[in-house]
Amino acid sequence: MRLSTKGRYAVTAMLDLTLNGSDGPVTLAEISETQGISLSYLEQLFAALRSKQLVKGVRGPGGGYYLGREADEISIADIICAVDEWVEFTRCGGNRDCQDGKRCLTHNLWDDLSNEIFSFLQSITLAELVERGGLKEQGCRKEKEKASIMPTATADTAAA
Amino acid sequence: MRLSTKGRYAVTAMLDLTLNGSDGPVTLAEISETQGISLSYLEQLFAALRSKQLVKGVRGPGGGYYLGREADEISIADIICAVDEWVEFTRCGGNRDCQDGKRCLTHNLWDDLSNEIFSFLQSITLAELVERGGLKEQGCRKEKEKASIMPTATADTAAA
DNA sequence: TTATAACCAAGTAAATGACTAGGTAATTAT
DNA sequence: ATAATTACCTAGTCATTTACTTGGTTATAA
Repeated sequence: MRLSTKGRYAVTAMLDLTLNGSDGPVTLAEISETQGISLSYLEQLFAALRSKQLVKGVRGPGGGYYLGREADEISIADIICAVDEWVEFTRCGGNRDCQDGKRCLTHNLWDDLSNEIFSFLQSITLAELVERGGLKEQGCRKEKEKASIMPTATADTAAA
Repeated sequence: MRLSTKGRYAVTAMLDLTLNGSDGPVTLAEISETQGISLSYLEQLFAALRSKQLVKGVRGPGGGYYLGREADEISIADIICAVDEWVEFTRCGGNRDCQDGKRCLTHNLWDDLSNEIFSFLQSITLAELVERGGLKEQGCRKEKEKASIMPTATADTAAA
């Protein structure tokens, strides 16, 4: 699993589509301006998203992009995998150079964790994200409320 | 949040420490050979881990590395943040260039998601990972069992 | 028929990833 | 004391990835 700023760009753009796609298609130019992402970079990202049927393009004036399916049918994992490519690491060949099982053991553990992260991201849809996070505290609250949400310093969550 | 192969290297190495640190410190040379990671690269990663007190170095012959605290006190998020640096994106300044609240809205949504991923990774400790994943199916199973778990090629899971 | 948009290809500067080379410093064994 | 072993440190390198630019082509609505 890879999760970089590229994936964030894609998710952000898809969120934009979700929020603004109800009244006609959204142009990349709009997303570019609103989200502060280069137009051509967006085109590249959307080429990947389109190839996975996550968005639908409409050409010509008045055109733009729609979501490829309903917002509750698109998971965050779908989006990230489309642009970031799910890198298949470890896997040490299954048999070759398995150092006393030690290497494979840790690799298996990482695989397990990796799978958990994946299914976690797969369990969150665009629709859900918009429902719980966005609409209640809309707009641009100054700054202080958000700081309390950040988990940076907290050490409370311990339940698996 | 960034989650790359660099973070995987760090987690893998820390897992190695967890599994083998009970009888004396583990040398980077051992980890390098067992896990197939360059020694100098490990040194760089461990410099970061050490600065965050996640590992303790012991110099001289017979030296090596211990975990900095108990395995159930070290979360995956701790490790990844140490080496990958938690990049604080979005946040659009709180006030400036807030495009009708649109940009901030999507950024808030991403922040929420980012926080969830973080607290998810913070909820998993090294000790937990070893307990559930590793010990039951130890060693290097040939290959087929693992394939069924991997979500790479499947397109079935769509339910949230 | 013209403007608007999606589409496409190639190249680029900067950052990152993973590694190499060549050290110094502390500690144990001889 | 001396030598071996290990952590620890700095700098540099090459390939890949990021994010972007330039310069197109197609399709479609006005």
